[in-house]
Amino acid sequence: MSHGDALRDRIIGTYESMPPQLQQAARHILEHPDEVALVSMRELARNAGVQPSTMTRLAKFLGFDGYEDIRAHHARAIRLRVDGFAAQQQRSSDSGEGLAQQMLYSLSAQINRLAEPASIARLEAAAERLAQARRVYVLGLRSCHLVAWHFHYVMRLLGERTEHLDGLAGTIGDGLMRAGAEDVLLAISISPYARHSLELAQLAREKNMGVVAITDSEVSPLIGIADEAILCATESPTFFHTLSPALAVSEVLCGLLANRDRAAALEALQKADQHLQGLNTYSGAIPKRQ
Amino acid sequence: MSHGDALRDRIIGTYESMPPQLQQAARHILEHPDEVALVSMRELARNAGVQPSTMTRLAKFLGFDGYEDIRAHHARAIRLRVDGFAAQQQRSSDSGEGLAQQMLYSLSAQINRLAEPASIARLEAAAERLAQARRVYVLGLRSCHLVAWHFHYVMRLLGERTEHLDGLAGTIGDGLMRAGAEDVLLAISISPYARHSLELAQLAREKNMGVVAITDSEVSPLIGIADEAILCATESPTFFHTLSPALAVSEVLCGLLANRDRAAALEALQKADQHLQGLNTYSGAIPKRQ
DNA sequence: CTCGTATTGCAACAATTGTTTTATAAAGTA
DNA sequence: TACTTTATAAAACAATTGTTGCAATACGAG
Repeated sequence: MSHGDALRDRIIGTYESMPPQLQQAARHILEHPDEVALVSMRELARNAGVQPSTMTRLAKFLGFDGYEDIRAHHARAIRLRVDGFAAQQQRSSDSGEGLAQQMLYSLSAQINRLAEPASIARLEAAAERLAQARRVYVLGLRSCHLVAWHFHYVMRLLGERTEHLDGLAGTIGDGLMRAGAEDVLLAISISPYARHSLELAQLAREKNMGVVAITDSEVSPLIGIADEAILCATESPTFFHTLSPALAVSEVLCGLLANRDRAAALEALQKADQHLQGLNTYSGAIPKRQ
Repeated sequence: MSHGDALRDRIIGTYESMPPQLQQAARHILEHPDEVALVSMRELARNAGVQPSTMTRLAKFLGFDGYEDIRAHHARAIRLRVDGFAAQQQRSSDSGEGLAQQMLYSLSAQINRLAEPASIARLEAAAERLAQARRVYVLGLRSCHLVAWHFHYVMRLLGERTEHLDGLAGTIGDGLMRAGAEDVLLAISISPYARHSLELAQLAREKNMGVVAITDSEVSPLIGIADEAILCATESPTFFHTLSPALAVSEVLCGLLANRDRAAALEALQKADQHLQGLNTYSGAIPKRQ
């Protein structure tokens, strides 16, 4: 029960009742579990000092259809170790899980991966760069609009430093008219990259503005332009890309920025609250209809 | 980059000068480094959406003899990671983790919790209700705007059944003018609940429309109104609420809806793709400025 | 437009894969 | 001892692998 590894336990449990050659093969697998997924069966057999057929026989002895099941098991172990955290979840009935479950597990893992040190460092560097800017122009087109909107909405609650290039009525980029070297463009774009986004980012660069990017790959066109870039996963078991990790990035950036001066943030939020309350914006229950 | 990964840097460095197919292959390898050693080249190519020969060509482009060199490199990376496991052990325990890490761990857990059976059941019920509607009106104000926008954006790629009540220029609710009992309102609202959202939901109810809600609590005012409701966490270690779980819910709903008729979805997406391509919407690299 | 080049998809290729079969050897039983 | 059962090795097998050559296509320079 030490590893929660069913196959491993099965091998150990039945080891005594195996013929000598199977024992030798089984022992080798126990002692080099990672090799199983990394080399061919024939090579593994050679390293174990047994015949290739012995590996197949071992698989059948353990109740599998063939060697492929053993390899798949060890490959999965490696992949899980990469996620590190996915081990927390009992992915019990494997392929039996529905699409919804699959999507949510995947999302959870993708966001968890954003917490890796390398990623955290990038987040903090980006926050630093944004904090220093006089103004922050936020750009996110098409699917990325929601991320840009979120960032702008939250930062507006904190102050006036942010401007959203939403491109309403074809005004995209008008906001950059008075932008300069002291300002920063926060550009959000994932594959397929909206041409306008790239053009505007390039324009910002030419104006000597700072550029911070939220994008999806080390080879995204934004990487070459940006001073700081944050990478987020976008893959999904559906037809679409996922934007949840990108939104999480935006939320973290907002959190980090607000955290730099907690007192000021708190005050700004109270002011915003007061304002909205004056407008009777919120309600705790279904209002009576007039 | 501090990865100390020569091959990775090589790919990134030469990426720009690769032909499109090679880029696609290279990109897939960058984003799924572990898969390289765990699956066959043909399968990797399939997952990357390229021909098998492209992988060989990529290897030669990078100066190797063949694909085997690429695989060997990634296999070595995995083996190293297994050994150097102890060195990486620095996680958790130290409660000194920064705000960013805290936020991301929390988010990951919140989304993971959405995958619980009770939650999944609600998601599927909601998707079912939405699928049956003649039209779906999407409503999300203030912070929830991004979720509504996402749902509408994605569903619009699939068809014309969705309408977004964005309230631009004070037109909130105008869209419901011709809505009736065969239609459904998808209302997204979290505490503090926007008064307008609740009013509109109530109006929809009075018009005998169906109501599906994405909200944050069993005691949300929307619960009494909605036929189906999905609950998502919103707590965050920051000053703000988080919307990532709500966005995840929207993504799952879109995924489930698209999944009901995969063929139709695929066709619709291809049509959308074609349309956007005709408009030259996307670009793979920084366009030359005129 | 036309040509020359570069890129791509396709199909054939030998090599290698995991498996199965067959024959031999060993071990156990009466 | 002879005979059955079990375990192993070797060889044959179809399937799949990574690679290559070639024809079709897209692309850019003139």
